[in-house]
Amino acid sequence: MRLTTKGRYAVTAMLDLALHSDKGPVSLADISVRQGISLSYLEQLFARLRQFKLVKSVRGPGGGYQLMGSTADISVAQVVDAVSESLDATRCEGKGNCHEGEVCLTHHLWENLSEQIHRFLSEISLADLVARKDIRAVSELQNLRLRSSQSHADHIVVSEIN
Amino acid sequence: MRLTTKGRYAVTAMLDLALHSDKGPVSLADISVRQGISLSYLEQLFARLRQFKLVKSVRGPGGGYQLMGSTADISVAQVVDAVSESLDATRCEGKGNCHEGEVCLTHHLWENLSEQIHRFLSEISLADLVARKDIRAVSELQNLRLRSSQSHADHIVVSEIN
DNA sequence: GAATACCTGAGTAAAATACTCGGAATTAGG
DNA sequence: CCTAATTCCGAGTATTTTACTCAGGTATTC
Repeated sequence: MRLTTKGRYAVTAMLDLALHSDKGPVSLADISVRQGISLSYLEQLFARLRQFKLVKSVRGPGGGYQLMGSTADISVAQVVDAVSESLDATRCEGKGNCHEGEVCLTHHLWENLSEQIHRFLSEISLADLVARKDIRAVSELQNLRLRSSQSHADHIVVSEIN
Repeated sequence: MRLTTKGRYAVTAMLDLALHSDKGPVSLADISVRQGISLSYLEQLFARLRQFKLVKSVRGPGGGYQLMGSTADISVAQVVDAVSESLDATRCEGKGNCHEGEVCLTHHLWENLSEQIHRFLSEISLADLVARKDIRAVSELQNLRLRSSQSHADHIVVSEIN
């Protein structure tokens, strides 16, 4: 299991999705604005998330993405795994021939460690995250900003954030 | 906390060091042969490990590296931290201004997660790893290979790698 | 049929990874 | 003192990953 910024981007996006899942599909454009992640990058991430059946898509106007299943059923580990290109985790593709045909010293070790970290992240669901106060608070601010930037687009000039 | 292959290289090297610490300093050249990691790369890793006071060096012939303190006092977390360029962990350098002056959605979340994974890896010492049967077994094989490649080097001109 | 979205693939700049190379400083052993 | 073994140091470099841009295509709603 690899833990990099890419996984965090994915978790952030999925969390945003979870926070706005009440009013139908959420477009990547919205997530892009709220979370400051480029649209194309989101498209790449969601391609993986869709392949892993963590989200489903609705095309056309008013479309976007929805979570497959409830927030309680999707774990941080699943999200990270989906985008993390998985299995050079131990560099020997499970065959144990990492070092000139032999198992490298830390092969079992890292397998073991990965497994435990994985288990840890498996026990944290999107529902757990959504329930957190700190996250709800930040989310509220972000909703304000999205709405104001949208009304911008509709002509009425607003600048309520300064 | 970032978990990549770089950290695994460092842990592997430190574990090798721990396994051979009984007979004086261990040279990077030996570790390089046993673990299949390039010498120069090891030098870079050990520069960090030395800065973090996890190892001390002995120069000159017969020199090498030794662990600072006992294997029980050095944790996997310390080793990973030493080489992991630490703190863009949350991308906002602790200030919480990751996203246009605001705290990003997963800021606290990731801080929290990092902390817990860190705690987990802190509780695994090199002594724990050295005690593992699987690791001792692999280590024995590696010792054999090093010895045979050394006796080769004394004299008989070698081309066994083709 | 036009606008809104997803979808796809190719390309790309910047960073991180995993090295190479060349040399300097230190020190043990002859 | 000389030589070899070693750590140290800095620069350079190839490959991969990350994070993104661009240019279109496809499905769907209004």
